[in-house]
Amino acid sequence: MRATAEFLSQHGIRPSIQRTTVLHYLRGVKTHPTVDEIYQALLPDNPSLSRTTVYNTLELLSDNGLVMTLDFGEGFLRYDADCSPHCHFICDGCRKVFDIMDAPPECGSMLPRGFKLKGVQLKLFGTCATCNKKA
Amino acid sequence: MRATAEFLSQHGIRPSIQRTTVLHYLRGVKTHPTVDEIYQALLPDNPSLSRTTVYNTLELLSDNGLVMTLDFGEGFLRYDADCSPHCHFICDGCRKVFDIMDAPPECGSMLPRGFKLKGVQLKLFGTCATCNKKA
DNA sequence: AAAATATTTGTAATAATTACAATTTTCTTG
DNA sequence: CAAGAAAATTGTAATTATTACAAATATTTT
Repeated sequence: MRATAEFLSQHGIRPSIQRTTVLHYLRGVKTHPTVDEIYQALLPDNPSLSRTTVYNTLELLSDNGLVMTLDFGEGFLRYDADCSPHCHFICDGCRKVFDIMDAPPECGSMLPRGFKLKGVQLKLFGTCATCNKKA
Repeated sequence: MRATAEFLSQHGIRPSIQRTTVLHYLRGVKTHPTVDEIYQALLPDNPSLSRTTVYNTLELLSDNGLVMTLDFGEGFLRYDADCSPHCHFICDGCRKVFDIMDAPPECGSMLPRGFKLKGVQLKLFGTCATCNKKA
């Protein structure tokens, strides 16, 4: 918590309890939770926490590049505290999201003249080992 | 239209007027239209067309691999009749989607043992030449 | 032609997200 | 330290793409 608060300060974000709590939770979890999962997980120890604050905080963190927003077309967003360049695999069966630590490819050369590249997202779709065994 | 109807038949989909119209429109357009854009474009010549039919048709075509569903996290989906392996670039500024005809990379080797890869999506984010000139 | 099946239509429901105003907390400054 | 200003949080209401569903229409089969 202390480390997370300092991290926020270093990035020019006032480390309120709510912001620190949200980011600390996200950093400590290997899944890629949804807004609601984050909210539900924190609620017991933070009964006054508002869902809107979770939304606001995640937007703020995302805008400042401290958090990655992941969209797998599920109808809701997921969040990842690991902002290093890496890819994601989502399983058709169990819907779990796995980190693939390879960096996404360099794509600058694909672009037409005059285009400027800001980000690359490589998403892999398929079935994970566990789900493959079941079938 | 005739060609599109036959194409549907060949893929085991009954070529109703609505389905043929939707796919024919999508094939003739270089943009990557949203459901609503498709619906609005077809409405004048098909006044009885229902938005639900457009949704149903696009889902059917997508499930059968005749159409690609694109999600850029805009809050709505876009569709692409070109199912060949290629990538997409979306401009931060004008929100236009550009086809990048390079094939997405082979990613099988990235996956842990036992995982099965079904699809790869490479999305590029940035600003297009026109928007860069304005700034 | 009648019955069975498939498709389309329109309305109502769903659910994630956003807008916004009021309250509370934190910071600034006299 | 106290008062005022600024920022953050909260809760409710609105928004909006999508889905569910039942009734109506069209198509195919017998």
